[in-house]
Amino acid sequence: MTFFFPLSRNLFTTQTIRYYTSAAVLDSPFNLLHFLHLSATHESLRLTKQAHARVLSLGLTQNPFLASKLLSLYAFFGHLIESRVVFDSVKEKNICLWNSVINGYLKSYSFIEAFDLFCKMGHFNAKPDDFTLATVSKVAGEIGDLKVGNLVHCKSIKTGFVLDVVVSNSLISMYGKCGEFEGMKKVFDEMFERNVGSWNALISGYANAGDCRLGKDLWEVVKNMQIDGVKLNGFTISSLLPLSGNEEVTRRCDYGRELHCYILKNELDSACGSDVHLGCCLIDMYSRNSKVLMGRNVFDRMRFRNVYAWTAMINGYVDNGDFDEALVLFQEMQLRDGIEPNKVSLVNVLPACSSYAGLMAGKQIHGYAIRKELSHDVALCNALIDMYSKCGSLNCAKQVFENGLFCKDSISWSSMICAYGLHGKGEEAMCLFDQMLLLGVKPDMITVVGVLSACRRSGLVNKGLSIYKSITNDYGMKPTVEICACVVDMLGRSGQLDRALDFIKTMPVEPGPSVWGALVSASVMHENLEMQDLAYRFLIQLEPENPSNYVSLSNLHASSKRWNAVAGLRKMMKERGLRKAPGCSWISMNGKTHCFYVADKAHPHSSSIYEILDDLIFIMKGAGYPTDFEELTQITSY
DNA sequence: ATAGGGTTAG
Repeated sequence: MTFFFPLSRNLFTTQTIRYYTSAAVLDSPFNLLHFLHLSATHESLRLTKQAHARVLSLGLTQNPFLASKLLSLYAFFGHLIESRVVFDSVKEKNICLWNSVINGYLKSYSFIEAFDLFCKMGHFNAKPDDFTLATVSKVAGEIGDLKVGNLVHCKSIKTGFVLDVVVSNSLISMYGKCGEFEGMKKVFDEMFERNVGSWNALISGYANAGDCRLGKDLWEVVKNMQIDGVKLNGFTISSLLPLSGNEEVTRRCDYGRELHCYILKNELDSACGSDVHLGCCLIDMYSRNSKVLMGRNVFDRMRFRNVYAWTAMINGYVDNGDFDEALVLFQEMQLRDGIEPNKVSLVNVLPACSSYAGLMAGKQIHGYAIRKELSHDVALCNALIDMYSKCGSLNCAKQVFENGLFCKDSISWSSMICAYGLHGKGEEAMCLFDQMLLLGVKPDMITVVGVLSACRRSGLVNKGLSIYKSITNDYGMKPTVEICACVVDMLGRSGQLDRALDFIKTMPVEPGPSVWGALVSASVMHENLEMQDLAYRFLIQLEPENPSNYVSLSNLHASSKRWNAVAGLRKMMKERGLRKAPGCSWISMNGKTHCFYVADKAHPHSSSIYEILDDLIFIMKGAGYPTDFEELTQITSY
């Protein structure tokens, strides 16, 4: 059995701490401040607390320099209460102190508290300055509240701080995050003086919009930036890298590699602090473009890897189906670098349990999440529901869904509905869907696909069709190709092939491969040769590059012994240079996963496995089961 | 003398 959570190592030895405590002479405010600086560079809460104790015992609580550094540090460690206590205990609060405490809340994602304090400044006769406005503008962007954003903008104009480059940059970013692109452009255009950050804020605004129309503006901006003589830096590139793979916006096939070259040529990867982040973006870009090995290359060359970098790499492997390597890295992250996974790491690695490592690994991750008090996170709970249902434990999935420790979103409902569907419990899935609607949770496309799949698996054709009608009529949703494929599958499986074909002809979206594929499987199931041929013709027309279509069709011909047709298809595949990646099966035993391909003799116990297989076939034949093993062998070992 | 801000993530 593999353990994914080794004991954590304490990277801070007692000697180091003793060194720092003895090296600093902690009797003057200046030395204490220096000591706090050391606590910050070593990210040590313990040293921070020692400094705090010293501040208290020397009666230096009213020193504004010490107080602001102390409260910032507490906020950095997530100790917001201590941070607030330090702030509250200072009687004469200067503007730096206000800015530090508001920024502390911002960095700890406590946006409402941050804004609340900003609003209270007036009662204390404190006037916001450029630092305050830049910070609160970011707060508005983070919560995506345009009203708050406009308020900060007005205040900046009134006080004249809008002339400060950083304040304006922050406003640009805020408008971008609120989706108010006109406002964003206006702030930028009206700027009196701009720096690279101004351009970056504008570019990231357009880049994150995910809107092709704005994508055009984006390239204009990048061009104008260069005309203006401002060089692209690490921030710029990391905004542009996530667009690689989006053909609509980039219109270039090797766009991601171009940006990678730019990084190397301009040595942006060695610029202090930005190399980790750029590395993450590169890994992500390569994984998204199915070049996970290129991503690994970047990962291996990074001089410093944080939890983001490890998680990006793990996610790359999971997305590309290499679950084994993902799990190896998940362990190495902890063993080699002593880095603890956070909730995103766990969410990303859970699909590897569903598909590869199995229930026990998934349970370990669940246990770890509970110990680290991460099990209230909705994304993690959703991933757990999904994992448990795919690992065969509907009960555990139900327990996570029903325990009420997290705030359910539409994904939680969808995951549980899908779980019931996967386990053949159509009635329960329908029931949950109704409950969701009653509670006013808005279903999305995924929910509908989930409930329709559940219906088709359980043969609830009429109920499925009525749901289909109600989502279009009552909820005004435009059905997606996937939803239509579900309907085709539902009708097809129940034997209503002609009705399925009629549906395809009248459905509101262009039928894609999934739709014809559903009709193919249904017509195979019901042995309707005419329909099979028809559906396959559309499928191959839509996906001439997908080898699976040819192989399936050829297998179909083989099953009815039409060998000429088989040979013709195989020839066509060869001419088009298509090869199908072989499928495989695997089984986990005693924590080790064994993988098998067709006619695979690579396993060390191969001969005894085949012996048992032969015995089983013999027994099956004896028991009168119909067997076409000869034919199967003929097809698969082709 | 010493403190506080913006543009980037999985």
